[in-house]
Amino acid sequence: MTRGRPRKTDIDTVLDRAMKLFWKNGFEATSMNDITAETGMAKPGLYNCFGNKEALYAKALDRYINVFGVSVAELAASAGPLEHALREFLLAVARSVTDAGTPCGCFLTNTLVENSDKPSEIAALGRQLNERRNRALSERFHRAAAAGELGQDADPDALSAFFSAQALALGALASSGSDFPELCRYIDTAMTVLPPAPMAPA
Amino acid sequence: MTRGRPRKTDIDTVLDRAMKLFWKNGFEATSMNDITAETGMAKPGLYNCFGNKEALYAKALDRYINVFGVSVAELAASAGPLEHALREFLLAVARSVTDAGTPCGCFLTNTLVENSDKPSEIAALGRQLNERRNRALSERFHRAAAAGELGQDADPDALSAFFSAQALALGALASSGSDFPELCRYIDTAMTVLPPAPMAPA
DNA sequence: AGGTTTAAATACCGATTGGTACCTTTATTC
DNA sequence: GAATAAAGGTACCAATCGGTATTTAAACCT
Repeated sequence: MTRGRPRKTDIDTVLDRAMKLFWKNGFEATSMNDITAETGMAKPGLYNCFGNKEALYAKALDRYINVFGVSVAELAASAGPLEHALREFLLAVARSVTDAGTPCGCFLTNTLVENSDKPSEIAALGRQLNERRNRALSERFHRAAAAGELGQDADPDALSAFFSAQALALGALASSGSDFPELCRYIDTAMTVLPPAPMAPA
Repeated sequence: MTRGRPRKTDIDTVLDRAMKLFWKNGFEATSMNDITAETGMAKPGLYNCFGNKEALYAKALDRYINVFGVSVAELAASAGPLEHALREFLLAVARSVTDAGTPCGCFLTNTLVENSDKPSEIAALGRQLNERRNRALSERFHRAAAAGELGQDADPDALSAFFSAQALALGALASSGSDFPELCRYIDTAMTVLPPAPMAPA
């Protein structure tokens, strides 16, 4: 089947290692030579596989969201009570941003911050992925509201925007040095924003 | 008084312009040539005035906090009701991170995120400045608790940590593209974490 | 075995990086 | 006016940057 010389390293493995470098050091502070040293794939191979540095970063970010990131689709589709699903989601983010096996912080948050004022395609991709999360949470909150799980006066849009932003907050907090227990306490406090589910109608 | 040739540009003016470049583009993506072009001070002058690139960044960050940043000392010393002071503080941060005259986002948040995994002195300075804010808010919340402004079951440490983190959250949100009205709605939601002040004892 | 296809590896490109040596210019002080 | 002090400006340094041309090595197909 596969013609030609076989790859020395699986392409997703290369991508994972490059991802961790970008995640840890950012786009500008990571050189293609660094990536070569970390992955074992020489520069011509990198350019042949991924295009250029920007395209490699974009593919790493996409893989981060779809493979390593906390599944936002899972949250959107969750069936149980909103409070439980939401807490599990935030705890999963907290676990991810303080995981000892990966760089601290959130790769998406890092991307948004590093590229906030630049018109790069990377910035556009970051915004798009962030917006996807916003929509997923919004859908989930509207579903909860329709099911009467929120109080009458609760605003699903405001609540979903707040909790979506908590993912960014957790990333920034981890980058500032907070450890997992601190993030758990933070989540406990943030969860008080959610109004208590009303009793079943009498 | 001052011997020698007078400066072409005031040293604080140079620092302000360098600060905005670092704020907008980060440490790595800002070159000393960029700073020369923006400030009019040639490289030998920059190195003579500020040391090296890291030292220049550190001085720019320090100036950001003490001159441009929202006064955290003011919040700590504020006399009125906690809720009002807190809301004004967060609104001031929201205004700063979306101000059209300066780069979007928060320079301190950017610094923490860019240097999170590096053992640089810049990272240490960022942590220290962030910790200073944490302490200021903690003092203010403990004062409010002692004054009976919070409920009996309220946890001043958890609350102050949460609201201090909102400054990071606002910076990250602005970097993700949120505008001032969005941040105001976000603040409205976050403020619901604060328990209502109890009535005067009966 | 020979040709074809694909990846690895080396070596290189011009441009830019942080940083500096050196000289000139503009001021004050004697 | 001469000496001195400090800043401006040019030109330069080795190292590294993103990116590429070219050759060599390793597999499959006929």
